[in-house]
Amino acid sequence: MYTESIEDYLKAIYEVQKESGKVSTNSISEKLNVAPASVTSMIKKLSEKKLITHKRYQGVKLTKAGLKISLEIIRHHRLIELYLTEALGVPWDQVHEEAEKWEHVLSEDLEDRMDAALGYPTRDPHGAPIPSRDGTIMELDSVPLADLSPGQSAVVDEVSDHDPDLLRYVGKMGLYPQTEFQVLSIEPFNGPIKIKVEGSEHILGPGAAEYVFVTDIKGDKREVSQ
Amino acid sequence: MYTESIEDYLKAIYEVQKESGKVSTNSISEKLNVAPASVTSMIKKLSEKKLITHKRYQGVKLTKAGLKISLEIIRHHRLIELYLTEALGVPWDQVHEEAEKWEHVLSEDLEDRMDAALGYPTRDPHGAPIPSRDGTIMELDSVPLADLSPGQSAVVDEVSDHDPDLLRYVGKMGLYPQTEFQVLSIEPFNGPIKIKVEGSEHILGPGAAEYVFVTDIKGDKREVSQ
DNA sequence: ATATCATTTTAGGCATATCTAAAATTTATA
DNA sequence: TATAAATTTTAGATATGCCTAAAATGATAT
Repeated sequence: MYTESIEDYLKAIYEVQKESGKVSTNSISEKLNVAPASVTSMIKKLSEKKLITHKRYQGVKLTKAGLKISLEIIRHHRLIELYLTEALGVPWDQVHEEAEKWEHVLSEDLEDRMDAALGYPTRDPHGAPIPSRDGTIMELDSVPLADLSPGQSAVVDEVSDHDPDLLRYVGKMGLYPQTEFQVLSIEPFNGPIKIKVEGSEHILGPGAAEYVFVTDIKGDKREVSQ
Repeated sequence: MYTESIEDYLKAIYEVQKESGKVSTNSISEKLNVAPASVTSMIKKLSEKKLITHKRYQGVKLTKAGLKISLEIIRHHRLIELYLTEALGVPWDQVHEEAEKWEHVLSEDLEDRMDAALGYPTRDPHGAPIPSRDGTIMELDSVPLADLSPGQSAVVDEVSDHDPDLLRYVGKMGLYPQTEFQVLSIEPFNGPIKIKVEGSEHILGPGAAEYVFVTDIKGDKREVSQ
């Protein structure tokens, strides 16, 4: 139906929108690793196809049609990721790359079969919600682990899949979705965070803690000691 | 590594070579549904990359390097076909189309995982041999069912996957690979062939019988009655 | 308010892979 | 063997999607 490139742009626009609200030419350029000028010309094409709206020098926004396609691709991506971990044991830091290519050529029939084989799941291996076939998606209200205070405990909701190294790092300490943990201490000046996961203690770099999103927070909120 | 288009050409060249010996510009053009002029320019490119050899106005031939890539893609294709039937129950007439797209983006790691999950298989759902990882392929010596004589029995070795309608037609009478059957009669002038498969009789059109390949032929060879 | 800086767009090119039409060459036929 | 037919190649064009460099526009700071 649409080219792989168009699908990638729509997906990128959705993701940038979710991460930072506004969708600028540059943000798309960075997300997709293409020159800003290339983004401008693709924006023109997507506008003509009524998949996005655009005002010169201001951002872009997905139309209803554009959002639908975007969520279809994200559904493919996340179903594939989950299928690969569940059915073929692919580690969670490798499934993104595989899905990135496969998502564009997955038939609706195969999508349905995978969905059924997995028992109609709602989350991918990183905890991200899988959009439904009809184009709706569950919004998460989780917050970065970095926002917690010492003494609080919480449950991992989602881990960003943008960097395989991060996933391996976080996976080593068992911080998978649905896992409960406790914050023991946070060093000042954005220092490392000491956490307890399933009985054992770990140190989490503050960079990583920005990309681990948590929910079900319990315990008092205190200020970080300065 | 190589473009999807290059992979498609190499695969097509391998298949034409196997089906008819000589590989002409036109035969590739027909196999891939592109204009002959397009084939000529791709032939130039493949020659420069030393994937084929070519003499103007005569055919082309895969080099060792070209053959290797070709067999890699065919291995992907056939492993995918088998995986889809075995693991997800995709009917044998639909797997070809799915594999045709997926084969180009399958990672080596996933290829290995599917191979292991399937128990290192040697045949795809249509009976075609799956090339090994190191680039060797089992050659079949089966003959078209159309060449049999009344009274003979044989075992289905392979069914061409080029036409989903053919696969459904042949599947309806149970003529899957490894299935034994008996030829009851053959009408003259390339007429229909009456066969017995697992106790029930079926009529097979001569067009279809060209694309069902059989082995283990038993019984006397007689001329077709005129 | 204006100069500077950042962002976005325009202009012009390039690579890939396709096409049609016409020319070159080979093969088949009268 | 000469001519017709089929095959293959060349020439030139098109669409997609990317690039760099330069111009236009918008945002920021003095």
